[in-house]
Amino acid sequence: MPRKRATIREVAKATGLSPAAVSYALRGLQVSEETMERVRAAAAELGYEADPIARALASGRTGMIGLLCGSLEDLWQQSLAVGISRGLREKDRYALILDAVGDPARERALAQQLRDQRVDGMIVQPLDPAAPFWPELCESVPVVAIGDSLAGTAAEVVFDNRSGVTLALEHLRELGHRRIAVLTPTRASTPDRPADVHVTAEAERLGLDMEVFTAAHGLAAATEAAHRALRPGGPTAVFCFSDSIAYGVYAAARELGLSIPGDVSVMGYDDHPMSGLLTPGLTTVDWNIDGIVKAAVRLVSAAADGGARRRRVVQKPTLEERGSVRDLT
Amino acid sequence: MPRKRATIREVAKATGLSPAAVSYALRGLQVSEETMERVRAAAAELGYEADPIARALASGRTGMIGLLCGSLEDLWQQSLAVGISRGLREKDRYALILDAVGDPARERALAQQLRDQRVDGMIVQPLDPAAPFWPELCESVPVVAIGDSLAGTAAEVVFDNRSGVTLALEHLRELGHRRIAVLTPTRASTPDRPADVHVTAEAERLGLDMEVFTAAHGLAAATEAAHRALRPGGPTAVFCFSDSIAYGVYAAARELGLSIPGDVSVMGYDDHPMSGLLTPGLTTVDWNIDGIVKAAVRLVSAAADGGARRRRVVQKPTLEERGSVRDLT
DNA sequence: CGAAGGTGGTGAATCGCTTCAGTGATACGG
DNA sequence: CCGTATCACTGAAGCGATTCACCACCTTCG
Repeated sequence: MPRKRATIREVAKATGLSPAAVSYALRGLQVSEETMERVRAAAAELGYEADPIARALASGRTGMIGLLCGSLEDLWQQSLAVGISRGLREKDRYALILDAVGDPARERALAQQLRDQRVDGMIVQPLDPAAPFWPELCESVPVVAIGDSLAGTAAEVVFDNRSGVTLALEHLRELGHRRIAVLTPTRASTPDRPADVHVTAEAERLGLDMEVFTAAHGLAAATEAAHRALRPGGPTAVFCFSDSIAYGVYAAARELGLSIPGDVSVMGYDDHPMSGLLTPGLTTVDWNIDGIVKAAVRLVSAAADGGARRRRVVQKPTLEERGSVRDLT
Repeated sequence: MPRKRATIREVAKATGLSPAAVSYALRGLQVSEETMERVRAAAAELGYEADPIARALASGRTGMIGLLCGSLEDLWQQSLAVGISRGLREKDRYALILDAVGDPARERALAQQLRDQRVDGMIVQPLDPAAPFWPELCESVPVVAIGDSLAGTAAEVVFDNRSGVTLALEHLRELGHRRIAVLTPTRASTPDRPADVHVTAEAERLGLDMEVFTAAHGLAAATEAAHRALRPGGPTAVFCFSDSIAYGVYAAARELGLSIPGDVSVMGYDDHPMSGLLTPGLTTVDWNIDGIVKAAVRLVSAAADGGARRRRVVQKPTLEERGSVRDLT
């Protein structure tokens, strides 16, 4: 028979103690070794499991961390979510994963819903890091931002996009590419996103002829954007701001009968496991997902436990050369 | 200034009503149009948001649905999780996603933790459908099983594996393959899993010479299993019980310098978006993930709302032919 | 020997909402 | 015109923990 859920009061009755004593005992506080043993035994006997809901109401902490992703269509973000979810479980927390589906408006709504859900903290991969609601949100709940700095006092795991872009563009340039297309996800219409700033700055510095295309959320949209970029007489190389977008370029190239890297070179950004399995393997910028996961989990746990709320970890990229970039020299 | 969280009592005070009336009004119950309007206005004015924790404690319903995945390393299961999470959000529920990481023991622990977390229902992709804890669990919370039937009274979205296997093996046979390897994920050591039963039965019926290999959790393990299967003089075709395992075969083939489908044919099972992007595209059995997501969300919502707990939806497969199977005839 | 201090507990309030049993009205059928 | 529904709303009792303010008792020390 499914053992009925026991309350703390029943355990108290069984041991002859007060509920308060039991509560303390179960958390190893304030009581003698002996009673702790007795309480534990009784709890086990009765099949007692603390009710997280009641606990949350009384203590004000739910044990949940919100994870707000920009677009879970993106495989790399999926990996990130899986990793973070696991990492949090190891800290005895649960992840509440939400997906903004590439839409800044929804990002705003979901962030608020997450807060209303009383998460102890949240990890965010912001679509629109400059949106005006962030500061207020960061005020009311500990936030860790991944990827971009937030307009608000949040902890951060930022990517050194400057280095990443430099790594990618210098590689392309060294192999003789001069006319390149950049495919970036549509974000909020802030024209001054760091990544874009860096890419234009670097392109200028390196004397590259560059055109920027934006790709909406999802593989189909990336493929469509790639079609726009790959018109005849177009660039010799495409630099994509995520591996998932690069997959769209592979798809488009296949549809157009173009060979990679024969007709067009492709460069990614992220390094997802699938990138190594494509033909040719996708040359990409590796952001060390494990490091990001660990940092984010560490920062958010610390902040949720009342620790430092303003920390900053900078992630360095490395180049993962595979074969999707042709040597034109 | 970050508006302080208002309680229902404050709204009551502001409107001159009782907390109970406010509670009813906010849920559109039992009150006159006019007071509802007044309450809504006051609530908006005060920035009131219901506290889900208190609500859960009082009502016994958390609005959360647990999602227990067998192995989130599997890309198809990732897609499934993303889809279900979105689907549930549309029904104003949250998904609590957990990953058994391919380990039946952990599956058991997580299932229990999920129940203790007071989810209103759970969706499970069981690693070990015959495990003895399921019946009890199904008793204490509505469960929807995806993929396999459970040892317990759960609702189900089952795959017609018989048809799936037939589709795959007949295709291989028609193209002249006789010696095939089967790569299946390690599950609980029940030797009589439907899929395996079907595959041996079908192989026998079709006169195929078959050898079964098991692949543990993750791409690396799949690659390793593929190495075992692809020894010289081995099979002409490999049938993988998930696309993610097939990716391992692609990886192994590359390492061994074998061409697909020149030296060995590969057949998948799931149909993940990436399968179309590989070279050659992976021929696979498509299970219509959208249909599964919709069915699972529908079933679990219904069950969580107190509706029918025993429903059964059978999913039919289709063959997605792409080019990873060579015609030997 | 009495005050101070540390253990190991108790009782009651509290968290914010839901829900059940009423309670005055007003409407209605006979 | 009375009895009975129906409607709109109130009061109070939970839900199952946590936590704060005490308290009794035993040491310990000046």
